[in-house]
Amino acid sequence: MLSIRIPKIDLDIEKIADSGQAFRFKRLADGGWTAISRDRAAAVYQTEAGLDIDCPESDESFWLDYFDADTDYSLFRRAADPEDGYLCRAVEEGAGIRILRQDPWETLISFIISQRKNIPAISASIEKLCLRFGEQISDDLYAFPEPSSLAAADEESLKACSLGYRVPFVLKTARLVDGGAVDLAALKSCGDGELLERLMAFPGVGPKVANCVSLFAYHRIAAFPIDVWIRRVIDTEYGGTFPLERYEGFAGVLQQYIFYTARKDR
DNA sequence: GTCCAGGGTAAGC
DNA sequence: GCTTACCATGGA
Repeated sequence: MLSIRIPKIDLDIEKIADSGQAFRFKRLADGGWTAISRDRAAAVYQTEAGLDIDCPESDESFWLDYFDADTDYSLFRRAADPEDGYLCRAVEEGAGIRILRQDPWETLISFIISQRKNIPAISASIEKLCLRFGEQISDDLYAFPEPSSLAAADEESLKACSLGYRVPFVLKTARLVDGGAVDLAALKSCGDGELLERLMAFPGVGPKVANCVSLFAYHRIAAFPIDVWIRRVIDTEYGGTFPLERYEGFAGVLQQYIFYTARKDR
């Protein structure tokens, strides 16, 4: 295990771990975090100098990409309309949140599971799924299940992971991916609109989940997922419509700051 | 016990 | 095209 460092940038690992875009960050007893993405794991430490990542040498570039280390997020925050008090507060309180570049398969299944669940329940459900269907990657860590593993699962075992009525959604989606009917990696070449359409062709994927997968796995930062929290803010703070046109091309980043602030205010 | 959660689907207009 | 009942489960 080597250690790499992302120099001091706009990155707050605690906020990211609780930001609702990834569900497998775990606190370590020594104050650090375990970051897991599909079958990779790293120990991550926030320090004065930046973010230290302990991982195999062969994974270094993977984690730099995962944390979107090359993007300057202060540019997004500075774009907030100075006369928009709520947004200015959101970008300030949410500073340190970044849009991770996550694995499409893991993100797709995770957000199918996410519907009508709160974040702790999503994490708990995904952990059960990994424990039961994922490869063991260390003493106490399990990989996210591969498509073949979930495609071969029986409904009772999936139900035991607290998936509820989402069991057929997960099973059918796994079989579409495992069978090769949809190539998630190939969707990277799609435009934003076509990507949304292709994602919504999966059972259990509607506009909200498709936007989350676009934003968090395909890094389409123009995607603007509207869940109950964002809906509430738009209704109470913006009279029903958010000024998307003012933030053309990156509104999804601001959405994530708003989401963080809305939940914090609860 | 009640309300809520990073919603989607299918039936009915 | 647009509304609406219904979906299973656990957290607060």
